[in-house]
Amino acid sequence: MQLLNPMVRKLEGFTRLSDVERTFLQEVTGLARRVEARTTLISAGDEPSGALLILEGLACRYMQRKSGRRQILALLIAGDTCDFESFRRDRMDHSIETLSPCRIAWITPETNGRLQQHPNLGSASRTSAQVNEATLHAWMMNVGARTAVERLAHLFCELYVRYRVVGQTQGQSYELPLRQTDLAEIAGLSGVHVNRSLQELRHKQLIELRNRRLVILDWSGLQTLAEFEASYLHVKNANLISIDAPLKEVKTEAVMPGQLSAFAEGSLGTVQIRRPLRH
Amino acid sequence: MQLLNPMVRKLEGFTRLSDVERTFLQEVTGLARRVEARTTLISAGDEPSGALLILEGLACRYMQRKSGRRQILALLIAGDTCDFESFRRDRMDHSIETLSPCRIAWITPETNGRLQQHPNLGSASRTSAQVNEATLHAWMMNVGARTAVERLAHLFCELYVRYRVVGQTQGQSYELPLRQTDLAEIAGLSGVHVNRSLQELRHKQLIELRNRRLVILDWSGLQTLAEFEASYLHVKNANLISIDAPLKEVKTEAVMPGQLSAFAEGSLGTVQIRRPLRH
DNA sequence: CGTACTATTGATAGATATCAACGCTGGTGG
DNA sequence: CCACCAGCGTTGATATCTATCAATAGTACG
Repeated sequence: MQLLNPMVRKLEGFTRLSDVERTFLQEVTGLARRVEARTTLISAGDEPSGALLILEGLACRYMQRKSGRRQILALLIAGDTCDFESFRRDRMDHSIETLSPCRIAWITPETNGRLQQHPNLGSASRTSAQVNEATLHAWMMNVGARTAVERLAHLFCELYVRYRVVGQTQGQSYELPLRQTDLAEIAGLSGVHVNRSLQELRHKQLIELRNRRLVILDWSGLQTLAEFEASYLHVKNANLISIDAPLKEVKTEAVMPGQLSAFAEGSLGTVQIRRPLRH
Repeated sequence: MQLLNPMVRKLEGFTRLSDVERTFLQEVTGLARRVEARTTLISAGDEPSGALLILEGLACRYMQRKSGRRQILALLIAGDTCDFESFRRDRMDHSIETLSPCRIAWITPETNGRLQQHPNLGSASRTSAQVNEATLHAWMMNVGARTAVERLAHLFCELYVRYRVVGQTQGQSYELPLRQTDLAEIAGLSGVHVNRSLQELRHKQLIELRNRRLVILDWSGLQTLAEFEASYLHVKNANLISIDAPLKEVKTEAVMPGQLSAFAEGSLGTVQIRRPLRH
């Protein structure tokens, strides 16, 4: 079997799931298909007939102007779903596209109906929708009220937490298969300016970014610069603590790709459930 | 009795309602209270214990940085609700404040539960949530991918359609109780720049704006400039047609405050239901 | 008639976009 | 194995947009 379904990890970050529910999610996962990078999954104007679940890779929602300029509205990472709640929407107002090679499960309305009947799954998926909205708020704040450097810093913080939840961080680093152009479309900037802003972040010893891998050199510095507050991501305290702790201890020490911190989640290829702690 | 409940008008823009449902909404409205401008209704960090419904006036959701700089995330006009779906959110990530004097109904979780049981009301309120999300997308597009002038133009188009749905337009004008500073916080701009951008819109003969009243002089010009597509607001075709038609006929002719177009909805103080047309 | 906002204006600084060139890297085919 | 190519990253020069600061003008209201 493959890596534990990231959706299980994500939803368990919101609520405790029963074995039945966990199994149900695993089943849904079975019907996955591979899609290459830069593939349009859903176009604006389509009538969405179901939902999709990202199992691996990175995708995005975006809108585009007539000029071709596009704005990325959200990033979808492993464990993220979209359009669970939007079967009633007659036309998509935005499009969805893969940014890296992905593995994706299509979820039919019926499957979704069954999912909603499992009490914890229903609850968790609604929480997930809340988090999506809060994330949009954070992005709006980013684009509307932060400088270029701050926007990137905030994005990197957010992604670190999100990847961590689904076990896709290695120490203080994670794989980030985005071009600078993509970052520009996320942050509402030009590609050139993203390049220069990245240099500033590197110069400040906050991050490293090369070969599609982002290393956070100074988590608290990055957080402070971005005024990042993880609470909107709804990660439970137990998990948040495990995020902060190791980072404070090895604050300025770079962690190489593949190296695992003492608190590391299961490495790729290992099946390991992080049991949510309840007080 | 007062003006027909704007929420009835709004939801009837999404779905046909039964008499029982309409009456139910009217009842909910009964418990309204007046709030003066610039009053905080909910602060970031609160545990929201219910929802609120705007019956009159203008309010907003916003987030604020430590520096004090704030970003308005959404405008709430008559008929808009907030937090219907978010009882499970443990902490508000943003705040809500009135921008003008308002009349507001507080809706308890129980009332909301009863509301959701009416089939059309439940459906319509979910559609409403969809529209909120789509509106956030449009705003994100605004702030991330449009120039200052375009942002304002798009905002004015959106508000025209939204106000029209709840019968708060007079001809091609509507009351807009926002300061230029507020517009700045919506558009992610400085107040001074908003001032200059407004002048440009006026100079282009697209709008008039004085004494808190916005007049659209050239609807199609404004729409074109902003690349505004009303579809995300989910207003039914029947209603959209009635919006476009009169505007094309009197395209460049200013309509004075108080003057009603031939297609005008009920004026203030009159109870009038616009029956949704079904084909 | 002050007073307190709010809008407007001009001057200037800062942030970001655009354009064009160059460099690096990884793949591919001869 | 090397030369070429394509895509991306980087750099410098310049233009444009937007913010900031400070002063003035309206406007509403007591």
